[in-house]
Amino acid sequence: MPWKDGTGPPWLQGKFKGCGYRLTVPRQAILDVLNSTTEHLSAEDTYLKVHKVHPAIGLTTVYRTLELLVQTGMVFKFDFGDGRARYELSEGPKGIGHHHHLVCTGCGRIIDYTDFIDEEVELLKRTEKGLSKKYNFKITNHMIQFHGLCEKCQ
Amino acid sequence: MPWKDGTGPPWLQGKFKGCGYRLTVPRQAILDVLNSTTEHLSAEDTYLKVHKVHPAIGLTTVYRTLELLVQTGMVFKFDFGDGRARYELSEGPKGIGHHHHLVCTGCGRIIDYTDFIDEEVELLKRTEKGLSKKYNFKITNHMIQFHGLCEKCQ
DNA sequence: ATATCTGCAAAGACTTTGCATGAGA
DNA sequence: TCTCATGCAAAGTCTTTGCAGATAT
Repeated sequence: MPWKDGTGPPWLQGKFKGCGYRLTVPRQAILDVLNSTTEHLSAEDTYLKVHKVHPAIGLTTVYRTLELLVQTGMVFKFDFGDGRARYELSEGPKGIGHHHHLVCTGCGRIIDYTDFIDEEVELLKRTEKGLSKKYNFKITNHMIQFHGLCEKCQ
Repeated sequence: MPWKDGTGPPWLQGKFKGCGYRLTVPRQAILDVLNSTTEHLSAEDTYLKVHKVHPAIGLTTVYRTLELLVQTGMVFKFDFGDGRARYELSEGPKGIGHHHHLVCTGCGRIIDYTDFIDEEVELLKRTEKGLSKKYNFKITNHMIQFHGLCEKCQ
């Protein structure tokens, strides 16, 4: 969703205003929270953190803003199987990040791993190209998760 | 969950009785439905199909049975981002299958792809081994999804 | 016989929507 | 000014739970 009217260049850098969206206090606060954590926050987690600084901001606004961020590609939405969605900024200071996860089915702990990423990314690129062609899909994203038991839960 | 008391060998072949679970009509009906489709059924989808043959079977039982099948490893549970869980038999006639998906974010269509699987599986095995060691995780499963727009939705 | 399983209804958890008020450009 | 954004409350979805009756072994 580059522009809210459906036209224009893709939105890549979190420039709310460049896409015609208003940069409000709640939206900045939510971005700040996402930008200052390495956790995978749920909507409520985000709300609680925002709430500490801006008690007037409501959970509804958090949901709406997160959804907006997802639609614009600034944030990735994940589901780790615990019934609530998790959100993570799609890019760090170094540009678009990869979001490969190790999920503990015992305690729900989530580890972002970056090992082996290079090899994975290379293969994914090839696979993506092949799949795009074969199924005529325009692929925008991928997700890799490994599920298992962490040290404590084994 | 090999045995309901937590001991014994892993449950691999759908042998309900071998694990101490009762093989009832609803459970057989649900397995039949899962076994006769290539779709990714939600709990309600499953319920509707079961309901055609056995109108007395309730949605609650479908949820409970699917959860049981997931716990025993007979069925994989997926989330494709549309707010409802999807279920797929973990193994076909040829043994454990791989479940890599192409998800259309426009219409929700899901494609199981098997192209490039060999290369992917090989890389996944290596990655899995590396991650297991580094993070001391006992990895039991993996999930790969590509998200994008299908032919119609572009 | 008896521990499991089932169906219904109700409750629970997460998320979305309606609407009047408030705020950014 | 005039849309767009917000907050509250209510509603919507999917899923789980409590409990009495039914069933498999």
